[in-house]
Amino acid sequence: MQLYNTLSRRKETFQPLRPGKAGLYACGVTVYDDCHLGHARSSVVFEVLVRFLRHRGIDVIWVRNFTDIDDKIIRRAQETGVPWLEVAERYIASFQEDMAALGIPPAQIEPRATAHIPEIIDLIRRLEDKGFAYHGQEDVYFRVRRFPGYGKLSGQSPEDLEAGARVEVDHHKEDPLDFVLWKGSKPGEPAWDSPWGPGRPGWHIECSAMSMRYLGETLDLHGGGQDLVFPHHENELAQSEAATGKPFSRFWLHHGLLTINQEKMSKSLGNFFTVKEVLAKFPAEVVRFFLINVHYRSPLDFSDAALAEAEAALLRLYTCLARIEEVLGRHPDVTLPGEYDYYPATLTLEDCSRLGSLAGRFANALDDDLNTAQALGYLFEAVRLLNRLLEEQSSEPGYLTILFNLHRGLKEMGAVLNLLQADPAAMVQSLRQKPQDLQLSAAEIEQLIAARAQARKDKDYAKADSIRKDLLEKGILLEDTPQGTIWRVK
RNA sequence: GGCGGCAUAGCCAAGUGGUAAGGCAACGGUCUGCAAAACCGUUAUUCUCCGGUUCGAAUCCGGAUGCCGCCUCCA
Repeated sequence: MQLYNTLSRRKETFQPLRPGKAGLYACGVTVYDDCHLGHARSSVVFEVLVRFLRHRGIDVIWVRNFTDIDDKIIRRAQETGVPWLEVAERYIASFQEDMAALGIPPAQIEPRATAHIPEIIDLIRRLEDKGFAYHGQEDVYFRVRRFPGYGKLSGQSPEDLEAGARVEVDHHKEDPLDFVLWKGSKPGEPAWDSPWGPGRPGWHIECSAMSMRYLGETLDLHGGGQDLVFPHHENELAQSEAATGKPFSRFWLHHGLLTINQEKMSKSLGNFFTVKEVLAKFPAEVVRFFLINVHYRSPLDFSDAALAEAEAALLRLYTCLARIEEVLGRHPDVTLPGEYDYYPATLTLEDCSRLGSLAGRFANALDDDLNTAQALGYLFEAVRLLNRLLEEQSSEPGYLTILFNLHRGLKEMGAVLNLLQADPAAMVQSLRQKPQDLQLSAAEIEQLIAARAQARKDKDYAKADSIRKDLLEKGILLEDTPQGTIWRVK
């Protein structure tokens, strides 16, 4: 598999350090508030990566941390009068709820910074022993200029950074670029004992300590949003390699940010939608589809219109699956899959070969730097051909076997993306009917449909059409099918 | 000011040297009592602009313009 490595600025072939086993450390959230859709993008991207690596036979350990102590949590605690630990607990629970609602399974290990204070202290000590850390007035700092590779991840040299002149002013630092490893506590702040007095870990050190604790001193994969490249990951890299003398992570993966009106979605800009807000309007699977319908390194612009488009696209996939299941359900007597010959009249030889190579091309797309957009494109191509095949309406065992196999194939490919696993008929129904948007109850609609059916039976098409028109004005579209009239929200 | 990224049809979007995937939307046809769904067809001779390399470039190089991210907490 090829993955774009931020460190080398190009795609590289990914091979785990230990054959068949890989570790991924993905930076998680600081738990001081509900997470927004940008955080969801991050988790979905790494979830899909993990699923695909496993699909490729690699046993992945996925670690995603919680930053459960930092200035924002303390501020939140002070503002609300809630103890900081309770703030952290509350938003860890909220994050886990959101992930579950999105259908994202938990990472194998979800470590919390405050549960790893001894590891953090130990790491800072190692840095101190090697001369990379020094104790200022209250805080312990990392001596940036002592680490020769500083800037190699973000492509900045210490000189460039200093010229930026936005580095924080702190007279206890030897150098403005130095960053905090251990932050001495002020009275009333949460604190842990350390060789440098009571305090708390700096932001970057927890990730170094926890990733090495669970995945070893050299990680296979380390990831996060593009906004973490500098300073967070640059600093993690520096302090980790300074301590161990070994490469910290072989691959650095950074996904694009979620935007609104082309601007980054963020707490500080106030232009965010929480996962809970979005899930109140759109089904989880629609949100997932939306998030992986673009390449993970591209920016992704959020809007209701874009979500609605994703919904329509997902409906197309499920409609096809539902049609196949409907056909197969009518032939329970046929043994499937079987060895039968069938030559589709509606497909060319090239179409058939495209369907035959579908799974391979799908995997190739994901092999190429996790190109989910292309992989989904192949699924839609298959749907187009399948829809054509469905027009044949044959009952021959060979025909049914082809449908059966492609149906199974779509489900299997969907599973890699964590899509298409719901019952298609039910999903089609629920995607079409959005009860929250309705002006009428389902029972009222059914009543009108019955009245229209009677009118149609009586050949009173004027009345039938007027019922349908009235419903359409209320946003309800009727469809007459062989199984009766169904409705959906337009 | 420094570092990095992006610019493909009405909209979203894949595509890193061989002549433009896919989705949404729209329009025409098949089907239908009429519709819808589904299918078929149409919608970029062209990939922001200007140069260059090449037999050949959306794809490589140089320049311009525009937008975004990072340089401060941030997925």
